[in-house]
Amino acid sequence: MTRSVLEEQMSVESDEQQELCSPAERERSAEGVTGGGGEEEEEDRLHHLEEDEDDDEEEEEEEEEEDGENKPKRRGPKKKKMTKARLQRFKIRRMKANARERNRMHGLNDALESLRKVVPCYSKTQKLSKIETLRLAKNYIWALSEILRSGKAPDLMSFVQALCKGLSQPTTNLVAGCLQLNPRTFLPEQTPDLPAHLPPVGASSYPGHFPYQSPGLTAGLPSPPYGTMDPSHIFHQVKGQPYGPLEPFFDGVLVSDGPAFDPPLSPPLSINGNFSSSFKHEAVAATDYDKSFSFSVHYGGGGAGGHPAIYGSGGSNPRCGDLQVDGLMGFDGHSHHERLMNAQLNAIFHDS
DNA sequence: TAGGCCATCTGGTCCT
DNA sequence: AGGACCAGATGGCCTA
Repeated sequence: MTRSVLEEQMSVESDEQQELCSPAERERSAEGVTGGGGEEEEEDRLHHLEEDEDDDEEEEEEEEEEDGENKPKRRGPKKKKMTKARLQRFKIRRMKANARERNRMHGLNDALESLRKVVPCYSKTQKLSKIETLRLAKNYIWALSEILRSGKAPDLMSFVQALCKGLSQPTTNLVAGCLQLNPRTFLPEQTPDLPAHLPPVGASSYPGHFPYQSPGLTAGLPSPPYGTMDPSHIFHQVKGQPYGPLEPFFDGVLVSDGPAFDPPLSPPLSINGNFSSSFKHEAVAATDYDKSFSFSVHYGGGGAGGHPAIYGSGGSNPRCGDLQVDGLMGFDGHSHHERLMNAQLNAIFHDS
């Protein structure tokens, strides 16, 4: 049987498969719901095919004998003829393989979804793409590693810069929205006329208040009512580290003058109580903005997803100071190891 | 309408 | 032989 014929037959199966992949079905799959009607149907069909399979064994033998005389012999491994039975076995194998592949990809997506939740700027409505999630996670791990390594609190700009390295403009804006920054202040390469870390035109110089400029200026996102913020309250001030000239914390080569921590080769961390405890003093809840972007710089515990929104969500508009972040445990799935690491991080930020 | 993102199918390769 | 993993192809959906 030629490949084209086979493809034609397989396309029937593909069409059936596509029917199983209605948007609703996909939505359920995306939410991790398995065993839906579609998969049951598929299993039924598999059983039917397996039952029919045995009936064709004899027929298969006959068909194999028939040809081979008219056509010139081919070299190489003998390609077995696609008999009815073989075709059915092939179909079954393919369907099983497809089902496995689907499950595998669902598992992969589930893992990616959990990664989204432990990475800054988790939003149910505005999901980061897969590639951006991985990039942000990589940056996040790296940034946290540097914090552990140096034992110093970074300045916000540098932290956000580190987070946004290599991210697309929309994602950068997303992170900016989460951290209530104007992306232009940490995207020096996009404002070549301005030195790095200098606030954009119209913004008061750092430190001090600087008005939030809508990310929409750069990527068309809606303007959240962020108002103004005082960056000096974003992080606890580190002893002996007065604000003023922005000290780039993540400059690539870092001087480690803090407590000696082993370079962490650890899983992503939630830094409960350090950044969040700092943010909670001054972070302004985004109310209307949350209708479309229920962001959460989600360190701390509780909440449906285990991630309380520092900036609130669904219009509840809690000020971060209302959250008892420090006393809360991290994410549901966090290991004892991670809690220890969190404690270490807390110690850094609270002792410094 | 083009481009980005995604889910799925598919065939190949490697491993058990 | 069968499963896991991978990458290419394809088509659908969404948005600028």
